[in-house]
Amino acid sequence: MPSSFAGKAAEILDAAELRMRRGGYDAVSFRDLAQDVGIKSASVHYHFPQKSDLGRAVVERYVERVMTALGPPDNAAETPAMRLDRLSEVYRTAAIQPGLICLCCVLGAQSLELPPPVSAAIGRYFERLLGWVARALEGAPAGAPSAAQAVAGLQGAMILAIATGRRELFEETREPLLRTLR
Amino acid sequence: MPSSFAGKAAEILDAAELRMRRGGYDAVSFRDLAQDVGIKSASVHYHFPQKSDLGRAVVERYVERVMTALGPPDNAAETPAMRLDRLSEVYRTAAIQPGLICLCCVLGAQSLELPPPVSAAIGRYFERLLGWVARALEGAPAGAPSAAQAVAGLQGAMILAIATGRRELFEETREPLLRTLR
DNA sequence: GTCTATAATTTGATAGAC
DNA sequence: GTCTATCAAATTATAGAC
Repeated sequence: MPSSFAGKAAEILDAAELRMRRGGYDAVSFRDLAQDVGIKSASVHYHFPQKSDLGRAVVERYVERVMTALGPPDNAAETPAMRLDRLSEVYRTAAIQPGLICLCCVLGAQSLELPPPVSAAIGRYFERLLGWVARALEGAPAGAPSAAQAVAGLQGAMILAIATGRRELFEETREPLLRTLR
Repeated sequence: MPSSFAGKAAEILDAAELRMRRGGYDAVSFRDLAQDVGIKSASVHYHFPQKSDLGRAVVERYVERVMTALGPPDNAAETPAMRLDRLSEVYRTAAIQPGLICLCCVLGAQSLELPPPVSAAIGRYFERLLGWVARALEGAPAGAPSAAQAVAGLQGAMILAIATGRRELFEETREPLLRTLR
């Protein structure tokens, strides 16, 4: 297992992810996290010595969760439309919960000033996601979106929905994207 | 004039915008700004008493600049394709400069934890932008993207480009978006 | 408008006891 | 693993002199 956390460490990651997905990297402090999970801030440092260790762990765990939810991109029993539908579903559950956005959307936007270990993890996430979508779209009809187009559309849709407070905007973007595949 | 700043105030806004467009709202401190423009941090507070005043002013000035660059959405001498091209051009100049992303993309992503005056300004920006694009696309062919789709695609494309360090990804998203209009 | 001085709080991080 | 205690630095913000 590449990165499996349990017990308090996992609780800390949960709390950190929640806060980061609302306000970005700087919205997380050791003190807040400590209070969230019922220990002292020094104990949080025991699990994650540096903040960048924490940030990287949050991202990597998130990536694994998303990739697991996506499943294989080349299941012969599925059409490209079905695969892209699953992708948008993953993002919908991230965006539709009032007050939550995709972790890598927030962190990706501010990745220029993130500690290198964290921004590198974000970069790997997007490359992996683009790879999955590219495979998922193999054999798609002519008018189909590119992998970059599909990912960008969904990421941007989340920002729109969050920033305007209008969740319908996510649907308004997601739906036409899927329609081009049918 | 709704919001015109000159002299040191404008310099402060320049410096703040640059920093925010790299790392978000928390990447800006009064001290750094003071050093950027060659005064002391207390003097920055003279121009912008609270940080939220500064944040809001940065956003509102940015919005005016973008809307001016976009021009009228209903110039009869233009086709929808030409208008959307101008929109994407505005974003390209924001994304292509190495290490700069659209201000409202970064702030929009973290708007859930922004001071209300700032997040409200961000919300107004997107509503205004969506309005512009909706008008710009009036009379567009059947396969054309919706306003939300166009804006989301460009916002997401910037995140992809920044987070992966691969600027081509912006082009790979922008190009097919425009092609649907020809 | 800009300065010095300073306050109050928060933050990431460490040392060492239990 | 968790605690107490503590640190140095940074942050937003204010008071008052020039």
